[in-house]
Amino acid sequence: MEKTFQPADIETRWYQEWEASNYFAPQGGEQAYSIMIPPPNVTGSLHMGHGFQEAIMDALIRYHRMAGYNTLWQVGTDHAGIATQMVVERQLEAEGISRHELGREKFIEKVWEWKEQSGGTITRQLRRLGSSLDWSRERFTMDEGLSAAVQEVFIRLYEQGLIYRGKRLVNWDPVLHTAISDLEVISEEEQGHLWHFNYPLAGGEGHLTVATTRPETMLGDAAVAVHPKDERYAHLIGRSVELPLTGRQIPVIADDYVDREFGTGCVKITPAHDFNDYEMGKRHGLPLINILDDDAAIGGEAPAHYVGMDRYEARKQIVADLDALGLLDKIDEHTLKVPRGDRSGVVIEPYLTDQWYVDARELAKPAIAAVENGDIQFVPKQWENTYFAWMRDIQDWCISRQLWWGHRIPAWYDDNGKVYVGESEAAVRAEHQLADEMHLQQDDDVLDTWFSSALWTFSTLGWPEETEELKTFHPSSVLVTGFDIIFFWVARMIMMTLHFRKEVPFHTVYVHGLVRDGEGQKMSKSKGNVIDPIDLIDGIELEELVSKRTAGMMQPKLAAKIEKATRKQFPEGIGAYGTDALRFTYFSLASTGRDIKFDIGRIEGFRNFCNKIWNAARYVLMNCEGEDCGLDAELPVALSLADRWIVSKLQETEVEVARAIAAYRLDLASQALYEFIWNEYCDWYLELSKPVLWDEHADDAAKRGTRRTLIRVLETWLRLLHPMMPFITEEIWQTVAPLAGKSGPTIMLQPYPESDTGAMDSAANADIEWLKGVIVGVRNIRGEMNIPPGKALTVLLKNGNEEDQRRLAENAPYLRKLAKLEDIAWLEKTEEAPVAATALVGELEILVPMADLIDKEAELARLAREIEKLSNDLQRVQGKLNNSAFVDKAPAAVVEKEREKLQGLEQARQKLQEQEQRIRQM
RNA sequence: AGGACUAUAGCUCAGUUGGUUAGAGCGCUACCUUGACAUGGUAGAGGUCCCCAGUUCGAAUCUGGGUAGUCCUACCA
Repeated sequence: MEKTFQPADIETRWYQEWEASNYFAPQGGEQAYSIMIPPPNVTGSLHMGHGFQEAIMDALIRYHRMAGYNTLWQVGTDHAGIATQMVVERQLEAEGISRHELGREKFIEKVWEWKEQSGGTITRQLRRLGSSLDWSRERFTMDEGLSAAVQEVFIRLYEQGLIYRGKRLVNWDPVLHTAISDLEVISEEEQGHLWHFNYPLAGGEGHLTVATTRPETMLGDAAVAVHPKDERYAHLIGRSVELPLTGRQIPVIADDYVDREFGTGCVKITPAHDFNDYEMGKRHGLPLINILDDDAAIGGEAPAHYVGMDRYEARKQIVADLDALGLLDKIDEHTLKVPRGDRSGVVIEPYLTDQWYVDARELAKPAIAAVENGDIQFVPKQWENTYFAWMRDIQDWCISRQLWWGHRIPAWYDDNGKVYVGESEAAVRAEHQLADEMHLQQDDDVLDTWFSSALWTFSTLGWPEETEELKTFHPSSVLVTGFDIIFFWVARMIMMTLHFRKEVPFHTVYVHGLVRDGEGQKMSKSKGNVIDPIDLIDGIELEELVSKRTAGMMQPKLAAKIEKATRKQFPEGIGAYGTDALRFTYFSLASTGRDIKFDIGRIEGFRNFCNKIWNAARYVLMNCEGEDCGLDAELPVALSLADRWIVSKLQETEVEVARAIAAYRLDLASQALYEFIWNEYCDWYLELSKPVLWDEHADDAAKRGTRRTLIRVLETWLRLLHPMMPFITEEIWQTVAPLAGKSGPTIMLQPYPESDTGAMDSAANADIEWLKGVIVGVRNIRGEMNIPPGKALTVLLKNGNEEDQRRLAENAPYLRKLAKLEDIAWLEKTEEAPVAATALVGELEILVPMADLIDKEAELARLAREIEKLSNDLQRVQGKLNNSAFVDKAPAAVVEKEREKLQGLEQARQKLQEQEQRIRQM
């Protein structure tokens, strides 16, 4: 074995082996366990957040696979309509071609080409992370099967009246030329202005002053509204104003939506270009006057003079024109929320268009009930509130997108605009008995990507066919996801699945935190703080990292800033830590928090942990390979105290890990493993094995027992650790397993260790704690007295009870070795104790005679520190016990515990004080 | 505006149903290349558990209020 752990070649070698051997496929088993991967964008790449999520799913999957479940981790990607179309459109633009020149069919071909070419990135990354996905069942939302499911769902919902088409205000992206859902609009505060305009009253006397943040919309005003109880304007209600620049007259109406305090208390109402105004327009029967075109330039019913102007150009012009007419009252600075498309970043326009909608309210009812009655549980439970809040106030879902890339809506129109929905034009004709010569035109639009991913849990398993897979693996066991898509995806999956399957899509939703950078900033390309998980695995040079982060940056200023920050944060680039270390880092961070700050220091620590594991195995193998490891059941085996103790500790760890995983606390599971492996197995057990293995006089049964324990315990915790660190455990297990009498082609299909309460041994635990106490006591004196570690000491024991005597008798060789002692002996009751440094283990006093090695002043100082500590504790405990309320009301056991504590502390202090006296007299 | 979450060592975080000497990793200090490992070992320093009140014999933990930060939802033209 190499002296240090070298992950690089081990990882790819094992992954290929596993995949080629089809170990990731379901292996049978009584109970099914399945997870559907949240499908990443097929043309995207994995970022740290994905890495985190995949690691969690893989740990759960590997754990359950080993635990004997029939396990499926369904893999696949989604087509990400807008994002993918944008990328391909941009590429074409670079060649000077627009998609319209190319035409729909050719364009879609281009997208498929791009998918073929770039789609491998994400699956390659998934493999590098060690994800044990069943690649044989890989799905894509645009596959034939999944497309059929989408069509089926659309048609059935339409027939059930749960999908309808309507002319509504939608969020219109004027650059992408498509409607987007509420969730795809990000509103943020921006600096703007509040313009005050005077609208003259019809009839010529006076005016009203309205305030607006969007002057250009005045061209589409249909009314001016005031509050019904606003005395300032009460007399104007029912009259009309002259709408400047348009030659139209519009009424003054009363509506209690109006806030009297804001602006002038008069609001211009533009029903075709504002969601609130639209509602008010409906209440008052106002006309919808559209004044924009698809590019958000002035168009529609706007005065010809302005038609064709960009909306912001028009804004300037209109303000200038109103000013020229003397109708501009004033302009105030104003902060307002500006809605922008999350993909394009441009300001979204409320815009009147024909769209398809899902009646979400109807579908939401059973979806709410499923969480209320516990059929679906969120972990942490907190998130159920978020889910309810949104679901109980859900809006109809606009599912049509004016894109080319996606599932085309299965609807046809005749020349009169009558709509027919069906699986094909032929089917529609047949069903409605339409004449052949009748012209039908398919709807141009495609469906929102989330419409297809809402079907993900069952469409991937073959629905609408009733497949074996559906029967076996649906509902899935758990959905692992971030809280940012509870609305986008989780809620919609629950609605669709309940509606079509009459069962939940998953029993549990495990909501994890979002990975952020070291400063707590969200990782994003434009901030230039993204880390590719692969770069943490393989490492990356600073220069490459800089160019990777600044590639494709449009703004040189931003690129320079990112470069500077990167050079500062990673002056040496990023080291190669390997997949296992990265995964373990993820697990250690997977607590219940919402933000996960990724600190590079953590991964380094876990890389070291990998190395520790590697070297522990190296030690075990060096001492066991070619030796008698107790495989022959005929030969006598003697187990030492240490052997019994480590086996007992192992059981405890198994319990802890199982409990933590059941509660989705992978941070606690990883910590339990880390502690056991490093602090118990390596720090103590390996050291305790040395006195036995290296003792030429030790008998064979003892050596056999120790070797057998060394190898068995190692083999067991390798399996215990495997779901978290798949590669290093497999690599080591291959060599270790035969020595432990185990065989099998891979660790990943071995049974997961289960604790055996019979192997728990509290007596061994207590003895080892005693042993540790004595050793630590001596080491403490050594450390604080600056006695060289190489110097062997003579130690005397005083005041021990029978238990102490037994323990010493049984464990003297351990003590000699681990505390580096020349000799250890009891001080007879009658014997005068030499002047010595002292440590206490219960009542037992450990004396390290000072002779010439110990500095008097240093020991006095050390004792003074110890005594002070004890005194502080004594004071606290005494205070408690002097409080009659405590003694009377606290449970007897608690009081008794405090009494014992007090006694122990007093005794200890007294002994140290005596010791102090003696040394002072030297 | 409403709601949620967070606040514990220099940093990143655990702390289960109130009873601990409040823990871990990283970092820091001192010593040590001893035959698994310097990606290591041994020892050590380091905390007003955000603040204020309350409940309780007892609060990091429960309740109320405040402060700071993060986020979500809705939105005033």
